[in-house]
Amino acid sequence: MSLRFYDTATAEVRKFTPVHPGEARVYYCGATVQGMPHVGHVRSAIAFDQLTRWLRIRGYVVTVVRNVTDIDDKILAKSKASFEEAPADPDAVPNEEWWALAYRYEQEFLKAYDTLGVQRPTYEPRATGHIPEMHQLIQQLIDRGHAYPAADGSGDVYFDVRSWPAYGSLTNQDVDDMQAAPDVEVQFSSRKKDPRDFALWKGWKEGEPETAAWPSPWGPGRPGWHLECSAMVTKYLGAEFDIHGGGLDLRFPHHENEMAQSQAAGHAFARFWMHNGMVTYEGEKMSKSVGNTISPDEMLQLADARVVRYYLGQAHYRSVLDYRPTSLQEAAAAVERIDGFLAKAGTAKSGDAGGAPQWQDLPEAFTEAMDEDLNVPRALAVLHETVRAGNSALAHKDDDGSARAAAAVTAMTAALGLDDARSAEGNRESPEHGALDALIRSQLSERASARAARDWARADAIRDALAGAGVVVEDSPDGARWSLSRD
RNA sequence: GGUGGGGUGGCCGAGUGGCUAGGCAGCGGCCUGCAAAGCCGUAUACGCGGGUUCGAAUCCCGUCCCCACCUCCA
Repeated sequence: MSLRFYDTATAEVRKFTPVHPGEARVYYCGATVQGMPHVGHVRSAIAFDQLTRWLRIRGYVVTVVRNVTDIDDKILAKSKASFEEAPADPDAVPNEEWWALAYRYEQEFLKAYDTLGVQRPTYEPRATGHIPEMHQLIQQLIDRGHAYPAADGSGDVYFDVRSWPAYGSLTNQDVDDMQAAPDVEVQFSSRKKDPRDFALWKGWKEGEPETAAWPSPWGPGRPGWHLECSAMVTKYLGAEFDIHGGGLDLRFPHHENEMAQSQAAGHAFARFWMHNGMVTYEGEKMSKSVGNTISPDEMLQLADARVVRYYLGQAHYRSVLDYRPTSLQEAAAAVERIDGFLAKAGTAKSGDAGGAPQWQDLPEAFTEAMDEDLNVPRALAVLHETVRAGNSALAHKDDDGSARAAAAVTAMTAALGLDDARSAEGNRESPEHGALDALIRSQLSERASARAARDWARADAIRDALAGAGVVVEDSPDGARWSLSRD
């Protein structure tokens, strides 16, 4: 009856024991806001949303922190380009300051997260708001002999990889076996003691905006990547906390460096490292450089938010999730099966589905699956089996059985966060929906009369006309029901 | 070269020694005026070659292939 999670650092599934009994403190990497969100960002957020929801359901008081990295090379480069060239990037805004660009994309990320039902973190700190905390951390590292200002007067400060024997332990790598990027080696040979040393602080360089430089004991400059996360984790969650998450591609160098600099500064840091798998497109990793991306917006044009959430959250979080053009259709069929049952159960005589989810209604098998490193696929199997049992109960007029199943299904969909992913158009309270419902009902009423008169030709003509408009009609003993077809 | 994860039926995707998830698509039946939805039943499977075992998708050895990371990346 305890939670077990896979820990990247030890490469095993372990019992989860929080630092503070009854609490769970989770940090997961959000975005560097330098462009529009893509599916991978959203998958990661959904995976950690499933985690935090499950921790809460299991009784933990959860504090979640997700960072916004709003200063980095790409942000500056894109902003600079917006002043110089005709916009190559379709999302580009002309003459946009780096901070405006970062903020604009930050809002895009929030929109995508909200639409797909990702709960807002407890705190969502920005890197630029934590410069003093970062300075303090750098100073600690220098004092302890694990960091040094560059010898060439560039104003850079580097972490000294060779001074920290544990460097590489997160990803089980030996510094000497690592393949150093040749260009990096050449470019920094005069500044770095070792090509693996990474920047904690980047001194201001000619041509960079002055708004992107902060005063520091080592000269004006800006933070290096990795440092913001270490500083913010400690500030919001403490020197030792429970879970640190992010995409698998962040293991190295980002998380390795983050762990090294935090532990070298004397912090115990994360007890568990959890990494979600990549999203691929027909077998290849999605990335902007390859151009095989599909954005959350594009997915949301193809399917309802609930369907997109189901799709992105259906595989085990550590698995690769392969996107294919038919993927969303399959997810839609599965979601409709679930929703179809809930709709029917809601009309059953003693059915009281639709109320607030009650966690005690979660089937034991579902709980067991989720407890074991969030085995969502197994949990979904329980969900679908419950739907089948519920449909069966409906068919046999077993109102208690169908109500029980409906309560369980409601609890499970809520636990997985599906219920918070609702697009605005799908809102049943909307005036448009009301108008449509009234119109269709009048058609269905005519069809009912025709059927009562055994005028099948007329009844079918009405049904065909509705189908032509994208409305699916289903007959039942209690009358006809309608829904919009998914295509 | 180093590190890690994989190869499961038409597709997606669980499963780590026997009881052979689940979804989608297919086939047969029930229900229906006909449908739709639903229910019942059903075929197709564990990359390849050895081995251990009464028994292996699951363990061991070998082998082939794929992916990710080692450079910015969820």
